[in-house]
Amino acid sequence: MRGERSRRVLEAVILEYIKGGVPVGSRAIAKKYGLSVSPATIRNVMADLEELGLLYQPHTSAGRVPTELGLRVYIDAILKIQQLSIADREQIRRSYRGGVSRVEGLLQETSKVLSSFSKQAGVVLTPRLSHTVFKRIEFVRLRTSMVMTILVSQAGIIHNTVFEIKEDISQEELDKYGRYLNDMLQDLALHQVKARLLEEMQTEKVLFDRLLSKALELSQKALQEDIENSELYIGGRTNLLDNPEFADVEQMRRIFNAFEEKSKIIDLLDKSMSAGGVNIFIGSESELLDMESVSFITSPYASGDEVLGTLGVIGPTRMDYSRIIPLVDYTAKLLSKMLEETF
Amino acid sequence: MRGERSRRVLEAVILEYIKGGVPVGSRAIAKKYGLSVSPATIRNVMADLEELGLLYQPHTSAGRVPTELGLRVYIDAILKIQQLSIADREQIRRSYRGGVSRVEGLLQETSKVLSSFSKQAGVVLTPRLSHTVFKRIEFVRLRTSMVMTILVSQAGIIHNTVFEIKEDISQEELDKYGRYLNDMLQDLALHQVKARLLEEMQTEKVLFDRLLSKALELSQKALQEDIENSELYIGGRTNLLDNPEFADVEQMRRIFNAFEEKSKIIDLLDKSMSAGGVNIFIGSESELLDMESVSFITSPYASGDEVLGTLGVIGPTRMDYSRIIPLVDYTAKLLSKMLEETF
DNA sequence: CCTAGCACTCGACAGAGGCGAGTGCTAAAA
DNA sequence: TTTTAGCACTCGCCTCTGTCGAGTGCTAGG
Repeated sequence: MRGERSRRVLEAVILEYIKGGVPVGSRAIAKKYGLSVSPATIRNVMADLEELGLLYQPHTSAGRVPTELGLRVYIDAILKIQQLSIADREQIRRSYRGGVSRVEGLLQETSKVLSSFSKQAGVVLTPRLSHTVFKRIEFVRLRTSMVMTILVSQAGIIHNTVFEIKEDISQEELDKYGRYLNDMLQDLALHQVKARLLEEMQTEKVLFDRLLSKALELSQKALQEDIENSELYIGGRTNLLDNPEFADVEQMRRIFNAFEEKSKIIDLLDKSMSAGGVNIFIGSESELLDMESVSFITSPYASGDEVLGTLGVIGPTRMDYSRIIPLVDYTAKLLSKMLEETF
Repeated sequence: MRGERSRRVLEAVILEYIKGGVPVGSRAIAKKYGLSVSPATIRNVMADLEELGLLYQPHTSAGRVPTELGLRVYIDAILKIQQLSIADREQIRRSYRGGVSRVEGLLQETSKVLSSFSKQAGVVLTPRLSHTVFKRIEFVRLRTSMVMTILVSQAGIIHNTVFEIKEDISQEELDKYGRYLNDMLQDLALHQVKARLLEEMQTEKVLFDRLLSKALELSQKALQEDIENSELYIGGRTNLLDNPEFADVEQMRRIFNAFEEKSKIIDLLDKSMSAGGVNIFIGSESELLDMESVSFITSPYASGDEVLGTLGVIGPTRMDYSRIIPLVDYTAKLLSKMLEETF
């Protein structure tokens, strides 16, 4: 990619391809973009770009299509990421009106916002419980020998587990356990809680106090459950059906399977959680999913200074990066702010 | 439908159509089904059935396809519903091994079981909170003026709401409210709780007791939230992609939109909740969705004697009713039993 | 180094023809 | 009266063919 012109041509091909979804030819570019050169010249440039692996020709007499590498170069070197327009921001904020009274609802709503503004699928990974800070634990006796544990984190995430215990325990006693544990575990990160419990169980004092040992045992049980797992909210799956490249049913099935399976997407989002800021995976870059032609744009969100989860947009490689990148960025920040203010 | 033979022919057409998905001709039936008559005779019978509106001919020289009415007659008058085989039951029960420690998980798992055994989409409507019996209420102070309410029903359903209050309240005080309300509301159905709260608020005693009035006010707030709403778990969406009749993308989009929207399906399931036993909606019978060629098979599930929700299978009208009806029936009963035993 | 011109390639589309499954009708057999 | 065999007919599906047009690469001239 020697010069300015090459860059202009690459950009033009990509923009045109994003708009239309079909291979773009030299004439279209010569006409629509202010490059005052003839199609033939464009063709030469295109041939160069193809040699560099940035463009690709589906068949001899078709126009050019950007390769993954081409898109990567475009995003890294050419695209100037703008801010979201004031109007857009306002409209996004307005989507949240009407109150969100539960974290789950807020996150789910966010996946919808992402999808409706991107016209693609929006995803939000819920916080892992283990990454949050302990707020409260509560035991409820459901029936003989059946106890429900409710765990609340500082960020307002709530998690419950039901299990059977050997001998029945009255609600009053359970309440006592709760009070004891709530004192002890206050303000600990959840992954520290486990260690703390074990530690505490070693104390001599506990060995002689049935109350304490029982309480510790119960909370252990509650914690070995899936506090490591995240949920995944997906909004706007059907938007993907509008993309012509998925007219092919096989592609569609692949991606919907991934939505159903979830674990692969969760892994991907999880991975990009630690890397701050907006992340972009183009096509096979995501590795996890054997899906060409699907891109991810993700960004972590946080509350205070603890990173909670990741959100993002899933769409065809051919999506409007210039709009969606700032969208994801802004939404992540907005969500972080809301979580911080409310919970 | 005069005689036994007509019935046999109708059955044969439907079975064959369910198997293959393509219009079935007279010869195929004469051969495969033990009707010892010639194709010509079958043709006459088929013509009669067509006149009755039970069969339908896509075009002049094609085989016959059952109409909705035909399927309805088949299901009501011809199909003998058998029990699920012991092996199948055993396998279904085995799907639940590995413990289910939350109602949500149990219901979600059930939607997967339904889908994987039917090779169609499985749905489970979660209990409406308002239909369940009060078990416990708990207030957690998240931060200044922010309170989370956790509501637990006897069936183990759990619901939380976060809201802002005018003046800050300490956790100790919130705990007091909780204890007071837990005593007062024990064993009331949730839809009665609201009434009871209002009633209580009229009491003179309350007017002079700030504690009580505050507690009542808070719980009011928690209850005006969406306790009327149900969630919907959908499993195995992608199974539907394997049905040849949905190769047409437009159909697919419709149904996936309904999955995304959910409310229409929820309404339908809600409606069939009160009608006990297995319900079947064939094609346009469901009215709610403008979807020809989609059938629902549903059954309510319960815990003890309170009906909690509905589960079912969604598939093409051309699905294997003889297998799926008992599947839905059995699954509903099994789920009911598990809910009853555990929660 | 750029551009005009030209021959060439290849997918998309439309029309023609053959195939085969399935029908309805009629007349003969049971 | 009911069933069956036979036959002509219909119609969707597939394949083949030819045309069209977009787009290319190459070459020669500005």
